[in-house]
Amino acid sequence: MPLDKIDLSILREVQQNARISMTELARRVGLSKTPVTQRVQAMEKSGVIAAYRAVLSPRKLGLSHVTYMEVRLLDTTEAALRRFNDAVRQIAEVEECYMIAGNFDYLLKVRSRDITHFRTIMGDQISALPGVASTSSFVAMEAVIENAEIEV
Amino acid sequence: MPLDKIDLSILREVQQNARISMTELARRVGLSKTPVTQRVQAMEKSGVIAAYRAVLSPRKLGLSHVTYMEVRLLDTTEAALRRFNDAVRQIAEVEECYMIAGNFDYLLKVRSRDITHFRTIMGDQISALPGVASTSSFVAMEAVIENAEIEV
DNA sequence: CCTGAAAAATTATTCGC
DNA sequence: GCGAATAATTTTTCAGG
Repeated sequence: MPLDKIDLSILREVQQNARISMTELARRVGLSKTPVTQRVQAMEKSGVIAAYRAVLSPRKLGLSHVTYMEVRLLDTTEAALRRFNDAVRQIAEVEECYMIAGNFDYLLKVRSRDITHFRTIMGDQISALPGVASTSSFVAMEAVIENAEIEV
Repeated sequence: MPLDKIDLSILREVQQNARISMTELARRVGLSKTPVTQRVQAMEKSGVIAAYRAVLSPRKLGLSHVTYMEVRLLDTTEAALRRFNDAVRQIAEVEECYMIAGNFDYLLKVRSRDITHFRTIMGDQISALPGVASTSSFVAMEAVIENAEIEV
């Protein structure tokens, strides 16, 4: 079940507006409602469309402070990695976390109200993660691109 | 117009499901439809709710390769920064971009099909950005947390 | 500022082609 | 995949507390 041009066109539309009606979506992609509804349902079922979400404004919520953290672990055995992964997923302020090939082990994106708040998160939560050897923090001064759509 | 507990509750619901009806949303937050609809509209207007988006699965789309890039500029005059910002926003594969305080100037998150594809993006697009002095790349081996909701 | 119900509009579904 | 008819929901409106 490869995606054709119309599927990609549907994905672009729902990425821009998740609340679009099937009627309007059909009009935009140039097909009638029946097949468009079927295509959307198929992509929901297959998981290509993972969710529909409201995107909130960090700035309006007073959560515009972003810090990236490099986190190195004491050891990188499978068990240690799994323990860290499970624990970091519990921290609400960690917006993204990737295991990195190279000098450090993990890269975390932390969202906070301000740098004082970040300090608390770092001290109370990140440093308390299992197996952390050391961390380095990089403060963002400006969000140039925040959460772009996936290009399909 | 500060947000009260019910507003935050609404935000949590719509972050989880953007396609929820006002009827169902009202039931969940324990209020009738009228005020819930008004609150949602107010938060859309004020920009707290910035958009409604379908979240696609990078893996299902064959776009699971993530690379972080540190980019240093030749000079950091206001004009140079603005030129870089404007140009980087044109690159579809750059999912996030923050200006960083510290050793390097920018941190970019680049999404690609695979490392070969990344190499093309780096060579053709990132290196061609105005004023780039040097770059360092960090390949993600595993996505531990990808696009978490904002905690409200 | 909220409730609840009636009315109006829109949307999704079904089905023959 | 189309298009019309049907059925179901949803949004809107409004009187009242």
